[in-house]
Amino acid sequence: MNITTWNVNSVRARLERVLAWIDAYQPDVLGLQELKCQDPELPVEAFRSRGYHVESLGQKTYNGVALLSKRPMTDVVRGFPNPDDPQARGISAVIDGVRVVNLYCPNGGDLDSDKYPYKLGWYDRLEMELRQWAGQPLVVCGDFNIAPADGDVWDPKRWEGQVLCSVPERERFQRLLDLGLTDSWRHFHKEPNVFTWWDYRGNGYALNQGLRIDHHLVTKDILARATDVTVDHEERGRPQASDHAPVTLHLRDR
DNA sequence: ATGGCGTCCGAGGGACGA
Repeated sequence: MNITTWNVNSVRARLERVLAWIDAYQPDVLGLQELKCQDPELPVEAFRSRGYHVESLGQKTYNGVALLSKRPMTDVVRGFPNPDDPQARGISAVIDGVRVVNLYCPNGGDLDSDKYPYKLGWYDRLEMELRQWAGQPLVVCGDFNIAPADGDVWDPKRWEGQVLCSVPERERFQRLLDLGLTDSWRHFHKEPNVFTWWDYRGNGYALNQGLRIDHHLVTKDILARATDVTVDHEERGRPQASDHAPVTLHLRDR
């Protein structure tokens, strides 16, 4: 079972690219973030005709997440980790015995904005809510909006203390690992400077000025089934690309 | 560098992203 996470930065603006990528790579599970549309505007038929079940939590203009799965989804949770949050940032389902959580974690704005404490509080709630599933096969994937370490940042000095790299954010990320989860990409790859996001501005992709902020955190039983995690950085270089690349966790069947 | 680029909303520029 292959599980891909991809912040598409508007599913409607990106639909041609998303469908082409699905047709080429056939992920078993695809977690999408930043849909930027409400559920009725989601192009579900295009996904269903390709063999996917679709569960979504849409929102107008901002945020919005969806899970696409070739296998049936059960125990769907919409609105995670804060069920009352007006911002649509989390959806989860059980797929073939694996609890899959798909997240669009808050950006955090600037450190002195009210978006920053919102992000930290959101992570505190996430940690609390994930505890209920940490003892069973669990994959937490998505756009975390945190670069866990300096090796995940193209210019650590320039980014030091900035949002996505600040110490309180990295502490929140570590607390998720402390639940018994593993940063699966880092488990397989020790090299620095592999990124999943590159700024549209300043020719960021061509200069490989990026951050690794899209992750799969997994429990030990999932890690034992994992064979690799891959970043399709070429997708980022295609015309009308999202600023995030798709990232895929590859699992053996049980 | 309160910028660069891209998307949305809605009809002009502001909000937001990371």
